[in-house]
Amino acid sequence: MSYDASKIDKKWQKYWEESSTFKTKHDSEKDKFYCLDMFPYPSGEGLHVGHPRGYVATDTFSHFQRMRGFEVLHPMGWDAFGLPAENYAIKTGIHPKITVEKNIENFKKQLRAIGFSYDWEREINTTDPEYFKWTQWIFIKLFEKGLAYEDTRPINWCPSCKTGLANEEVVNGLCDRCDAQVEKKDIRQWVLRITKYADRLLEDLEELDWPESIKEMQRNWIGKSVGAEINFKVKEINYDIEVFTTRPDTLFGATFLVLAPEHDLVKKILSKDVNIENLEEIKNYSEKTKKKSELERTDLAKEKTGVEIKGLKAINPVNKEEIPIWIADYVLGFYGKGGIMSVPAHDDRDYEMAKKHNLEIREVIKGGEIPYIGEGEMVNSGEFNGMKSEKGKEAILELLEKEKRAKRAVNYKLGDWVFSRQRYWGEPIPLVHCENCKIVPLNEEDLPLKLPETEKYEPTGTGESPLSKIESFVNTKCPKCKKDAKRETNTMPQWAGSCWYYLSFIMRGEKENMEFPFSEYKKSFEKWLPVDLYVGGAEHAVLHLLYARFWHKFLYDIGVVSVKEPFKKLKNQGLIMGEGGVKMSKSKGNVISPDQVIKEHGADVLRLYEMFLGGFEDKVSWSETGVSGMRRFLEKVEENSQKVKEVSPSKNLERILHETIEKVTSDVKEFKFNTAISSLMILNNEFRKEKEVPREFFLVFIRLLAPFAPHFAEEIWEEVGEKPSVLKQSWPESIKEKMKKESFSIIVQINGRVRDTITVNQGEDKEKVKEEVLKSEKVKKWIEGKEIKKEIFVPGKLINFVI
RNA sequence: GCCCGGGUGGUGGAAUUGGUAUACACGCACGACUUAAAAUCGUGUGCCAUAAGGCUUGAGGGUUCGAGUCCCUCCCCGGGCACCA
Repeated sequence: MSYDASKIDKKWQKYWEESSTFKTKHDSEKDKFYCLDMFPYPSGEGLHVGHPRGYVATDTFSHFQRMRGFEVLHPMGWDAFGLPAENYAIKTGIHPKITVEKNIENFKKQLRAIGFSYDWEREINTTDPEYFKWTQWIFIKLFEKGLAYEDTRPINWCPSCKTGLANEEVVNGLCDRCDAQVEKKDIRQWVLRITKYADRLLEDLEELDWPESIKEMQRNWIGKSVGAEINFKVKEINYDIEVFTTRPDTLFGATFLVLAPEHDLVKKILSKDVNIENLEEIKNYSEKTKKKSELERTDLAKEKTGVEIKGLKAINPVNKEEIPIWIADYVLGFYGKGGIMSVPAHDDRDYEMAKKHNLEIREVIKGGEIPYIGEGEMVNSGEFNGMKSEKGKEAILELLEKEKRAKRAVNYKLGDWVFSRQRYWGEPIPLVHCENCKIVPLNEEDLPLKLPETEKYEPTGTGESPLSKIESFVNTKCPKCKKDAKRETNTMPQWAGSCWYYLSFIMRGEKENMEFPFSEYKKSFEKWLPVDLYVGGAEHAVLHLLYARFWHKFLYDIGVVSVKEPFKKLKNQGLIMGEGGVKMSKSKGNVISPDQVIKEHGADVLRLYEMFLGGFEDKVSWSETGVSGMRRFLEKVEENSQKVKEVSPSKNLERILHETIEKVTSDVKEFKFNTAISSLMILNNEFRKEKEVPREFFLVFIRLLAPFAPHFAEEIWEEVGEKPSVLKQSWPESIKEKMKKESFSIIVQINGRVRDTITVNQGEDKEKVKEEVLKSEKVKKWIEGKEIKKEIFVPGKLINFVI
């Protein structure tokens, strides 16, 4: 028996569209459930089977939640700013807008073919001016609140993309997009003060139902360390060196200071007349460091280099010892105070440094082999000897604070977010530079500020955006004083549009065009936020997922939204690899497109197989023969549908039915789609054994199957004489009573090894079971002539004799 | 180096609180149908052994009547972080 999948797919997709089956009722009375996919960048290549994995999961879950009585918001949109369309424009002269439109059309066609239950009426596109007027509006608010500022400083520059990058976009010193070696360059930039939110971004992670690994990555990225800044006087000149440390308790072991080569003191001695014996040497080392790339400098394997500043000594504030001052490139200029107190006995790096340059290593914490990093009892620390190091931290700090030689301090690895790009295809930053009024944001009524039309998209490479070459765009009037002024020409990064898009889907339910102001949407936000379930790839851990949380917290602060976090529960889908576990790639020619699978087997086989492949968060490999197994499953269901009759079911079948309801329900809740499907298969196999399938049971089965194979389920539902849509039916409920077995197989163990199984009735007590068991020939054979020392009886499960 | 995941048949993968390891699916073998093949259906399928039985969840040890599951030591694979003081 076979069925025409493509006919069924089309029929039901048309039906759903025409009867608006999945339109979200904005002001529904039901409890809401917001189920969101990370929206895609519509690339020219289209989808491969890896993309829809997350989408299938959220779609299955959305159906499940609808059937359980929730009003589900399940939207889709396009994150369409970005370099590929722009690079394509540079090559071909075709405007990115055109390319993006074409790609979206293709993506949408592919997604529709899978039959997702998106409410397409709420579709958004980040490059649509009606959308990005809001991105610009939020930027203006950030600017007004002092959270967006202009800055010129050395930032990461990708020479290939010809634009500045955020720290988050640099991976091992390479550009996250194109893998080019990133350089440092001084460019005027717009920077967002994400560091102001560092503590809240860190603390609020606790309340999120996210994978622990993603939370950990964000914690590491924020990199909070609590400690103190300690002040060392320089003996020869009037200068204080401040260092940041998390271990004030080791201060007596600080046998030298190390400064980054770009430290202020180094600049000072190079420019001023201070009596330094080895000025040339210091100058050379400093120069050499500048030439090193970040990658070279942070290479852990390399030896510790450095130069002593001969002629200067620092004074340790706690014991007044005079200690040498070094410069070395293992100390980073941009972190903490750009200098450290070196405690070689209790820090690996300082230990290496001391070994290499014959510096004093003095144990001050007892506890293990030098270098010993842990806590312990303080020694060689004057009045603090014998104190536990945890207590010593406090004690030393208190002493120094009194003398004004130290203050408590917190440091973060997280830096402010470099937010401007020197490229064409992004949201223009809505600011104007005016000679009188300095920097002035556009008025709300002047938004959106659209991108100017041009033929030339090439980045200039000079640190200026291509927009700066377009005079009609650059020259404008100041919104405040109306005099001639110039527009800001940098654009926003890729990540801007995705920082708030989950709000736009709610807004679209309120107003088609998302008109200003935000206050119009407050009630809707209150109803629909937060996103209850958010699904996407793990690669956005410290990019989109961090940036969006930052913007959301800002919007919370200015009263737009009333929940602290945007995404309550997060799930990451695992990668889908090609046959044999190799990565799918064009060059290997092993890319499988969902279109192929749909053409051959239909959308539901694709959906089922993607969910059956393995654990949702695990990396899995595609297999062609595996796909055909799913096809067989559906064909067998179709066969069973032919046997549906009004007959009274057996107790056994009833039990299995209710077990299946129970299993599928709990599995879907836990995102264990693979085992949910396998239990559906088991029930279907039970139906196959029956001459006639009880109609009532079969209908329950189809309802359970519907979220996984919606087209097919609708068709069978109709075929057995029910009215569509099965997806509008309620979710079946299991009844505990019906899951009880009348008789049990009891495992009989001798010394913990299984020797026999016997069948007993429900609720039999130990003595009765034992009596039964001892009748068994197999058991007799093992027990004969032995003494039973102990009996363990687990009701309904097993009996174990120890002999 | 540090922090998370993992390691189960030929393959993808299942196993509530410790209680029949290998569900479900793929593959394979044999049989039926067929002139034949494909498809389909049926049977079998962890390993060793003719059998009785023995062995088996990366390796070794421990706790327990009983361990894939708990504890200790180690190996391997995947991911993340990594001079952040």
